[in-house]
Amino acid sequence: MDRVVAQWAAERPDLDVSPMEVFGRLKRLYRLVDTALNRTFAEHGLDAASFDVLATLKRSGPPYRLTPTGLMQSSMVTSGAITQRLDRLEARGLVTRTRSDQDGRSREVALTPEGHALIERALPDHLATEFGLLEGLDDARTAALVDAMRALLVALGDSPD
Amino acid sequence: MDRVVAQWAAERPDLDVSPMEVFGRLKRLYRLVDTALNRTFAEHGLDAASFDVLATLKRSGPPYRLTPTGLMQSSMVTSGAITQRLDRLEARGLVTRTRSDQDGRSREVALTPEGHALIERALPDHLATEFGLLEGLDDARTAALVDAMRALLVALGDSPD
DNA sequence: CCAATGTATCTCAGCGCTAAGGCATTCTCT
DNA sequence: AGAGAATGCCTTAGCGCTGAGATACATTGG
Repeated sequence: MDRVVAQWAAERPDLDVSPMEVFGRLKRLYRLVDTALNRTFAEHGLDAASFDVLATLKRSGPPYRLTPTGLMQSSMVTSGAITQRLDRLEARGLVTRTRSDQDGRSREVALTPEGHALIERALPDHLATEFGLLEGLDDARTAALVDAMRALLVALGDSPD
Repeated sequence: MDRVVAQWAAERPDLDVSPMEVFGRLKRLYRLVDTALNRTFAEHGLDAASFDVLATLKRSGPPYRLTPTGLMQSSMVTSGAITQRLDRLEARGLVTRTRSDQDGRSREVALTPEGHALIERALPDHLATEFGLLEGLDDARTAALVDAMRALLVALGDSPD
């Protein structure tokens, strides 16, 4: 990315491209991390989308049930994407979908024992991968990274999950 | 994300989920930023993929020519993705593809005058959008964010572009 | 000089997502 | 109570990307 900024300075010295220092790195980092995490997911027969749903249900605590809308907000994807994720997970017997008693429009998505077992197996490996990715970053920089990202998320209005 | 960590602390107090402080925010930030940037691209009849190619050619400087392999490395996508991006851009008359004189396997991708004009129009708007996204982040945190991301990218072996 | 290997690009099936729209159910307001 | 708006989820066409493999050309070693 330093090279990219230098290239712009040569080609368009009139423009201030300093924001690219942030967003270029954000994109590269996201892609590298995404690739690394997907490898671990694949070892468990999962991908990021499926892991995301199972982990969200798991961390919601007993009785491990959420609505598709709740999952949608947590995942930042469209409702259609959630429908399809749930189709796949339901077909594999990892979650169930039942009609809500309180609201006939709503559904309740629940972890099956198989889904529970799978996320319990995958989660420690996933965390190990994440720790591994952070290995080269000292504690001060890690804390600064979290602090800055939190501030930026708040500034962008990411307060509601 | 603070809530996510709190949920894990309640459900699995034995696990250290602190890396999620980093990677959860990275993902949310990436998604928010991606959505915002795409809006600006769309105003110019572009998307992130097309803008990426045009901008990479532009900042490479005269004669604004690169090989598909060069574009591939810069964009972190597969060769198939580059082929398809170039198909689309070529069909719109924004780039040309010619056989390389030095190497018959290779192609030279060049900006057309139309491609040049389009990226010149879109770039200032894109930068304005990026500046807008950073508005709520003070300079110290912005610098810390860049510093930490650079360090992490280096640690993950992102030195070659 | 040729065979084997390596490199650059393209092809294509499959995948997950978005955007737009549809259906059923619930809420709101008179 | 009933009409209209809002909500929750699903459907589907289309899109861009990946991964595996094909093709064409270049390089290397004997």
